[in-house]
Amino acid sequence: MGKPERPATISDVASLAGVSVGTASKALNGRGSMRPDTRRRVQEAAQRLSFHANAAARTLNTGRTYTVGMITTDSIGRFSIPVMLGAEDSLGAGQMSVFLCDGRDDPIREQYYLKTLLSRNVDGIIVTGRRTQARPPIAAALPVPVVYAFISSTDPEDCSVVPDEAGGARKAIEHLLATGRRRIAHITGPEHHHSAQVRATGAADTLAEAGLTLVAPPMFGEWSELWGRQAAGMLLAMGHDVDAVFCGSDQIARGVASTLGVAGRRIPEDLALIGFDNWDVMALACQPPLTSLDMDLEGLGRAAADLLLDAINGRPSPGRHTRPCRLVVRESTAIVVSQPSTAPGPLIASARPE
Amino acid sequence: MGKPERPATISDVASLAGVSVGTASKALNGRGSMRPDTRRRVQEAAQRLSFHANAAARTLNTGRTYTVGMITTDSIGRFSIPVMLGAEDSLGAGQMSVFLCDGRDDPIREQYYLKTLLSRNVDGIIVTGRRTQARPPIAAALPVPVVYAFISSTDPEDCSVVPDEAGGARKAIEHLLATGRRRIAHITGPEHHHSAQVRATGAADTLAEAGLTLVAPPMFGEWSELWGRQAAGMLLAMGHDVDAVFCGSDQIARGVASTLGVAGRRIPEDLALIGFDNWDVMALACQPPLTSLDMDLEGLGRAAADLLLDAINGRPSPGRHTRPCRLVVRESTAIVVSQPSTAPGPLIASARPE
DNA sequence: ATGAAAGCGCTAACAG
DNA sequence: CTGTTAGCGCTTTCAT
Repeated sequence: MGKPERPATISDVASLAGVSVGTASKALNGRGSMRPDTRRRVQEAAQRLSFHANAAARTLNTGRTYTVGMITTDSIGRFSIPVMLGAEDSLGAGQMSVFLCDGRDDPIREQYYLKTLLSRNVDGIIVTGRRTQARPPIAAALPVPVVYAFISSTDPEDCSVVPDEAGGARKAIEHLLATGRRRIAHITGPEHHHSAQVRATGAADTLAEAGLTLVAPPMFGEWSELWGRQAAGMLLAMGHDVDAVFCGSDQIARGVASTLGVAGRRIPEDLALIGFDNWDVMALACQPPLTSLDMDLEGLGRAAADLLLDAINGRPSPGRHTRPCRLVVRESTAIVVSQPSTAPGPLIASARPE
Repeated sequence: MGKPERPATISDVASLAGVSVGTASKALNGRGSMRPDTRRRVQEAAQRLSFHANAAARTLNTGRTYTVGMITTDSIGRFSIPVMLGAEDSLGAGQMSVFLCDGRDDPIREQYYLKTLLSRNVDGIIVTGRRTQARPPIAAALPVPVVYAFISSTDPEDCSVVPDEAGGARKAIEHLLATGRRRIAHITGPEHHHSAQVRATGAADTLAEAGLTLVAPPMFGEWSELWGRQAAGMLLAMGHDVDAVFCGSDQIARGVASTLGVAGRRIPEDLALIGFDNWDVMALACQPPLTSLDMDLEGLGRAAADLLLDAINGRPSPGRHTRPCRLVVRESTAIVVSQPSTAPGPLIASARPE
């Protein structure tokens, strides 16, 4: 437990270099002009003493802390985590440290965190959450910029960065159409869930533009494999002549795949299957591996962080910023090149990542 | 963007209350003695101005920041996240804010974060990671206390909090034995992986104490469903008369379940199946729902945070602290009460959580 | 019981 | 080009 000695201060550096603290400060911050030799001497002294400016002291007179707060609306979930990591990465590169605040769906807790962050003089705040549903602004007016990531603010003037889920659904349908499917079903999450709505609407609109409709109304349920299994069973029971199922999530798609497998329907030969979220552990373990839409959450987090940095530096970008989803093609929607039946395995026309 | 006016300082409060800043400070921090009326007046004034002490200023002369850093060794993963959330929760309750630092398996990056945290004068540091394997200390000597959570330090004097994985494996085997299984196989992750080793050893030791052995040597592979499927296929092919499979992870167990299902082996009637990690999304979606071992990662994070707070307050607890795993029983190891064959569904003797 | 004053470590004016 | 000086907002002696 050998506690190292008290950290060096700037005046230690100054005296070691034989200059005044003012000079030392300028030397270290590259400000003002001075004899190159002097600057070098100061820097060497700092090096020797492994001097690191005391952040509190610096903050006290610049007002800047080089910290930002990251608050989750609801708990931290599978979606918010990549967003946060992306943001942390981008901010870290910009020399900023990130305070982690888990709101846990509790508005009181959220406001407490907000107060804490403000008294710590964060330079900015990122608000995120595990759902894309818009939420009321975290506060009416704040002395620092705020960016909403993944989740958005109900105030259209607030800066939000969100995935284009409707566009993702569009890509899913276009991909199915392009690979020759026409009789498409949609199985998704709860009807009141924003993502379920947006994705279903996107799918329906895209089909309509092609002069088609879903073979049945969207099947709303839960975001679970169990629901996927049940819904697939219902779909089979309804006797529709389906050649593709677009699912609102990878978990649902896995459930669908397992029911279809048990029922003897082959994927992708008999039916194409496509999920949403590109959750690797689900999409890759699915049999066969699942085509899905990736919202690029980490990129989204990075983008949010970059917008926040810009705002902190006086270049705000108010409004809603949308980012495209990316189609990741795997076997479940592959175009089967040849034989109808017991080929040694489907011949695949498209590849998988990673 | 109506920036609110400059935040109130303690001298605003003091003058509104008609006292000096010194008095105001003492009043607000409950220090020294003073007329109750005076204290009340100051507090009201602070309230009115919604005064929040400037953290930087306070830090500058107390030296304490009421912040801690949380560094991940490797990237942030499925295991480190609950640990971090638990820690954040406990620290937040203790008025401490948490800096999030994602080391991403890069020692340079890790040391950079360490430097940053120290120059921010954090009161303490939590080191975590996604594997339980011990790692070298993050630094030889540090001016603040460090607690390792989930991961541990190779220096036995360092304070680490880790799950008792061997004990978890023991519980798994004891549960299987208690429910009448005797011919047990073990399928797990990579041989060089610490968790795989410890769990396999724990299982073997427990069996040995009962005068039994595994039906075959532990099958080491990957932490994936695919491996679970393959290994189960191999196990069937070997023709062993197995009545239970203990898997090193829930993912592996799911893979095993699916191969067994395809092969017509019923779970739990013909074979009991048990996983590890109690990853809800896997364990619950498994058919049937999977008995598993829960490492209580959030509790572990909380415990680590509490130990860190104690250390910060001068009561360190050096050494390795172990926390038990909890057996979560679901259908995959249920005792089948009755009929051998096509019952309407297994009658279950034990329950599931949540 | 209260007020005055001296810093905490640093930056940024301003002099020289 | 360099040194001196005045704070940033707060806590903490030390007088009164």
